[in-house]
Order: sequence, then C-alpha cells, then structure tokens
Amino acid sequence: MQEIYGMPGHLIRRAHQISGALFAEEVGEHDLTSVQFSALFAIRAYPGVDATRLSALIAFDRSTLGGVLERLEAKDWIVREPAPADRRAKRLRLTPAGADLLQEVEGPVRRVQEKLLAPLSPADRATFLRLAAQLADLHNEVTPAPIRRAMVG
Amino acid sequence: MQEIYGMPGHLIRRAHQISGALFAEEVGEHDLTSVQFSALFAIRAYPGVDATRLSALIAFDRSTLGGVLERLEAKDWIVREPAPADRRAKRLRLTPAGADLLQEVEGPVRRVQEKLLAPLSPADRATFLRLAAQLADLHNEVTPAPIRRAMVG
DNA sequence: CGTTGAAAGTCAGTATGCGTTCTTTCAGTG
DNA sequence: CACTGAAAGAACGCATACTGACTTTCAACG
Repeated sequence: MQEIYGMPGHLIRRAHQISGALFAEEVGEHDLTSVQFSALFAIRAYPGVDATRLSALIAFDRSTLGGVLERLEAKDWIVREPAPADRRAKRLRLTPAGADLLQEVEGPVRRVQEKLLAPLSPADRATFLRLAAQLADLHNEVTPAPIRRAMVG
Repeated sequence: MQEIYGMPGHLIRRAHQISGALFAEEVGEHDLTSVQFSALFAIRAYPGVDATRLSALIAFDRSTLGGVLERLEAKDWIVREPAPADRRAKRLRLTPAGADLLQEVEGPVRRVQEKLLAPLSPADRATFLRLAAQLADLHNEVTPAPIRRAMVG
C-alpha cells in the first residue's frame, strides 16, 4: 500500500478532499461551495462575462458550469441577462445579495486557505504553492486552461 | 483574479483535475478510473477486506465506495462474498480478470504519475511529494483518515 | 438473556466533473 | 445573399463525493 500512499495522484486527491472538507466547515453554513465561490468571485471581477469565458477563467468544465450557474441563480446571487450583441450568449452579473454574500464569506475563505496550509512551516507553504502553481501552469494543455489575461469585460 | 489563482484550494483543485485528465489519457481505454484502480490495488494487498476498512485504507467515503464496488463487480473484476463470522460484512476479492487487469495497468499508472510531476525538476518532485504527504497526514482528523497499519487481512 | 448502542451496507438527495450531442445563432466566404 | 463551419448553451449519461436516514446484525452489559 505504500506505493499508493506515495503516489502524487493519491496525495493530490487527498489534498482536494481535505480542501473541500475545510471549506464546508468554514463556509458551508452560507450554503456555498468552493466551486460556487470561485464562480461568484470571477463574476464580480468580470461583470458581464459569458459562461464560456467564465469556465476558461476558473478552469471549470463548460457542462459543469451550467449547473453551478443554475444553482447560483436559484439562490438569487447572480442573474443571466441576454447579451445585446449575441443572442446565443448570456451575460452574468452578481445581484446585490450575491455581492453581499461574497463579501461576507471572504474572511472565512481566507481562513480555509490558512488552515489548509497550517501543517506546513511558513517556508514550506510558499514552496508548496510555488510548486503547485508550476505543476498546474505547465499542464495547461491537458485541461481547460485558464485565460489569465482574457479579453473579457 | 490573482487572489484566486494563488489560493491553495484552487491550485489543488487544478492539480486534481489534471491528475484525472492524465489518468484518463493513459488508462481510460481500459475502462478504469483512478478511484477504481486504488480500490483494486488495495483489495489485492488485503484480500478479504470489507468495504468499511477498505474505505479507510484508501480514504474513500463509505457511501461513495458502494457505487465503485458495484461497478467493479459488474465488470467482473471483484467479487463480494459474505463474511462467515459477520453476516453484515462482505469480504472483497479480486477475480482472475481483476488481477490480470491490475497487472496490465500498473505500467500506465506509473506513467501517469511521472507525467504529472514532469513539469517539476527532480528535486522539486521530491519536495512536492513530501509536502503534499505532510499536508494530508496532518489533516487526518478532518476527513476519512487512512488506516496505515490496520488490522486487516 | 433481553436491552441497547454501535457497526456494515444501502439508499436518497445534492453537487461536482467530464464527454457527447443537439439546437440556435453567428460570422466568414463565395 | 445562400452556405458552411464554428461558437454558446442546454441536455443527457456516467462516475465520483459526501450527508443523513434506515435496516440488519452484532456485541457488550446488566
């Protein structure tokens, strides 16, 4: 079993599992998941994005994002208004309630990140983040790569 | 958006996403997921385990594991036989086909792990694994912790 | 030996995550 | 301006994940 415990794939799955558990612990009472938080955050940063660009921004699968946006809309945190120039696209915006919620949870979300890295020494935290970012960035071909400097908004 | 891109939670989600994509690329043709591979591997290491101990060994949610085992059984890779001493439990074993498959995919699975870490220098790979293991180990309270030295088999 | 609390599995409900397909709409081309 | 290929969403199917409830069975205890 040591083979599995040492596999990067297994360790990454565990880290993801832990990340989700911590997020639920700190933010779950707001009825918000980490995925939904990322979507709200990105919509605030780029008011009026369409779903496809949003999916690229935060590296979500397009199909998955549909359901996420549906739930956010049902909770009255975002609206999907038709784009004037393109009748296929729908522009996404936060509602006042969505903006309020986002502000409320930013503290708790920061705490999640701190708790997540708490087992590492401060120096190791920086190293871990650097290596994780490097790993993700250099694998942008295999998954929906984020558009860092997209022509959005 | 830089805030999100630098969050450990986001980076870990990306790493998990990439890991899954690489696994599908290398092993997907065998109709096997990374989750199913872990289960098969652990069952081979501990023939006769029950589902609850298996879930602890590989850090799976117990409810989730039910469906995974069902699919493995449907593909004739494992059998669930009633435990003689405890009529609640079902002992898990590989079928010959399951054992064959596992051997077949071990090479490809190793390649997945190598590709996953390929963006890092050899020294950084070791560091990343060490830190990820440390992070996972020291968070064992918040999620189903693996029983490293369980009294199984 | 009967009661009781816990363990093993299952099931229902909700939320991702990804592949595939289909419709609608657009944009470039001849 | 008709045609074609591509883009944007929506919808369907499968596979995790996890919570909570429920049944069956066991084991410990008085």
